[in-house]
Amino acid sequence: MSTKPLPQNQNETLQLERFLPYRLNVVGTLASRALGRIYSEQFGIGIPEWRVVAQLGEFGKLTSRDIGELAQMHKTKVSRAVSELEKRGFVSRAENRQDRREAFVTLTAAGRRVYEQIVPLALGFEARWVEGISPDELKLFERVLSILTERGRHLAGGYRGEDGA
Amino acid sequence: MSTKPLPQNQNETLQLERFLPYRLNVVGTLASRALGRIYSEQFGIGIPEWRVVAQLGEFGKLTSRDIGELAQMHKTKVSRAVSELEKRGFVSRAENRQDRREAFVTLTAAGRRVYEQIVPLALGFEARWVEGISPDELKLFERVLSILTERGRHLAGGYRGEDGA
DNA sequence: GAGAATTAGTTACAAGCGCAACCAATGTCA
DNA sequence: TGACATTGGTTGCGCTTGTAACTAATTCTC
Repeated sequence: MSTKPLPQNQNETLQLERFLPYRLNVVGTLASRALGRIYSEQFGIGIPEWRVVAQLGEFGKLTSRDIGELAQMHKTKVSRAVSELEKRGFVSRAENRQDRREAFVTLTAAGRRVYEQIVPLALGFEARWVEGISPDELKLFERVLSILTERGRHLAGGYRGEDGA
Repeated sequence: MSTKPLPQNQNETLQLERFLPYRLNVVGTLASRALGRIYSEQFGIGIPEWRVVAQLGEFGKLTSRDIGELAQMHKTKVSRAVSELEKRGFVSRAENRQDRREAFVTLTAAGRRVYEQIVPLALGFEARWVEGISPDELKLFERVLSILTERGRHLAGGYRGEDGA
């Protein structure tokens, strides 16, 4: 947007612990770590695999491309996660007859069982995490978070793929 | 307000794009990526190196242990970042005569020059990022962020490198 | 003072990551 | 139709990361 009169940060000092990008990165890493531990301990899967399962649980049938878009994952990460899940019998692929480049991925029965076990864990974790924060505050927080995410996507320029929770 | 009746997630479904850990991780990664690009393009250093420089610029003289604690970095990451910075002539180490296990790290003149160039860039980036968000909202956002970070540190439980416990 | 335990910091190693290159199928357009 | 561009997806490669093991110095305990 504006490239000229930058909002003039009052003083020219920087304290890392108050620097927003830093703080967001720290909290994001914490989230990812805590959840990752749960998933791997209880189900032997990692965050990328969880994200794939979550999207399939929510949407039912998706191509890898869709998964990447929805879950903000790089296509190579999706590819590897799907392969891993397939190896473990949690998803299966079916070639799309209309476009044989892509394949639909779906949860198997075992995969759905995992999904149904993870969801309450994940929701419980989230609930415990925000416990004590008032709904209003939380709502505002999430609104600002959306803005920052959108703006960040813009500032960071084009690419896909995160690491994460 | 409500501290006992857990926010009761209405239904037992989970939408990843509304799942807080996921969202925090995505935004944190975006931040990191965008900034990392700036640092690497303009100064040829990465995020870990930047964090070290930032702490030294702020505090002047620190051991690697301190840096790790302050900047939330694993000690191996600190070790490698400091080595890299030393190799490039941005920091120097001086053994502590009182305790010869540790060494004090400081910015060299060149390092300080880099620091003084980066700070305004970083602050400008941050300012552009939060542009348009009202100070009140931002303040609340940061307050909640602090709570989440603290809680996250707790939930994620024992991992970080240093002293802790 | 002699171990044993602890701490600062480095290094070997394996896992995870994104980029780039690639393959195969589809779309475009003359 | 036929050449070229685009798209879904996989794989090779180098880089970064955290875990664990290690060295060296210091502290603790008897």
